[in-house]
Amino acid sequence: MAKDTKDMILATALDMFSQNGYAGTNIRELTASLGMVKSSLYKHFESKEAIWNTLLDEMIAYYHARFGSPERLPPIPESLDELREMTMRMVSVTVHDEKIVKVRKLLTIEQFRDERARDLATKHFLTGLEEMFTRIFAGMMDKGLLRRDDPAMLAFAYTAPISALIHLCDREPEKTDGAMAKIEAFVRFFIKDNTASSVESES
Amino acid sequence: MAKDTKDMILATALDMFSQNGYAGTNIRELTASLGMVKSSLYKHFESKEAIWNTLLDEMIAYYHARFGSPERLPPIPESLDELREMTMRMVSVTVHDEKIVKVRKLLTIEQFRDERARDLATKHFLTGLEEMFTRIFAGMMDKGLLRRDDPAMLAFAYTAPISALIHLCDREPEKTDGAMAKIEAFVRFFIKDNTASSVESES
DNA sequence: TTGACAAGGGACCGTTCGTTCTCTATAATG
DNA sequence: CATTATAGAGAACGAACGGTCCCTTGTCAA
Repeated sequence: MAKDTKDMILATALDMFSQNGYAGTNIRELTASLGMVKSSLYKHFESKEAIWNTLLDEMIAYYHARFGSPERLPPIPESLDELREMTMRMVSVTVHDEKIVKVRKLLTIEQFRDERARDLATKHFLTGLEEMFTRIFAGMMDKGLLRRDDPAMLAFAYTAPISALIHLCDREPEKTDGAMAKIEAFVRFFIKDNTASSVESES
Repeated sequence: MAKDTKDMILATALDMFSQNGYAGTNIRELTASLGMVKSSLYKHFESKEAIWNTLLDEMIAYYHARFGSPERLPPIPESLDELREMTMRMVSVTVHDEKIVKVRKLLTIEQFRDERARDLATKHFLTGLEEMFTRIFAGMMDKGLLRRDDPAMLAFAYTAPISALIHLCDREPEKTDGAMAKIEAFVRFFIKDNTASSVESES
């Protein structure tokens, strides 16, 4: 019982914080949308800030559980088609999963105000994807699927444009289909220029 | 006199809004940091929201004056070195100019709450740079400086990673030097793979 | 010198904020 | 059955919010 209510409060808080920010959200609205009265909330959290901190704790814990350990990495693709399919699958999940979208929006909004949000934002938006694809690309180079080059730079050049379009989807959801198509086009463009067979200009 | 005060109010509002957001900023603090009392502010603006709208108007007007017309475009570089130098100059300005940084942070924070901020954010962070470099790259292809390819896709692949690092500078200013170095490395990486001389895999 | 007006100061207004208090209903525990 | 802990309801709190009112000051034109 208590756990359910607490989780529902957190879910609603994530919803409202990600739309209007921490300062722009008030306890009355939050509890009202759960059908309770504001005083009841304080049976579960000692303050508004405690809700925020718990939410951040969960987001950080989730991130580390999901992306923190190397063994949680997806398998190295066996072909360039597989790389494209895996990429599109990952993007589709991250763009369509409501909770993940809200987490990104929340980090975007609060990154300048809260240090922990700031750090998590950099991981979410930049270094996390980069490190992941650095390992993937290094593995694909070993297999001869990609031309030899700095895998970290290649991963950065690959993930940053995709990340930019994911942000576009968060900002303008009606453009999601167009953005997904553009991501796929970009992936094909990227693969075309980095296949191992097109190695001619190497020293 | 009146104009000065109004401008100072707007400057302070930009400063506070970009740090704590619209909802997280209050009139008392804003006016106090200008050494005036809050009631005086209402001689210049009729409400807090009017300040916000004026700020947005100015940002939109500035953007269109600066990037809206094609003739305001920088000249097409005559060499790849020139492209790199021009890029680094542009990035350096955009990252070190305090006002521009604040505008970006403000758009980042408020993009989900205000439709006009949302639209301007997409232009600032994505389509603006993309269109600009589409024209530049098309011109460079005509001059034989870049290998023939879809200039829009190339521009997207070029500007999105740079934009991602600019956002990193906004979020973690202490990483600015590292980010600038990474941008330069990326530009060199990008140029290396897209020079006209390395055209071998074309059909 | 006077009148008009823009601009700032200070007290104050009603509202909303996060939070606390007290009370009741419920359900599990001995 | 009595007891105790839990969760919600409802009223109320002080503080902070955006905004208004009225008064004073400085400036410029007639």
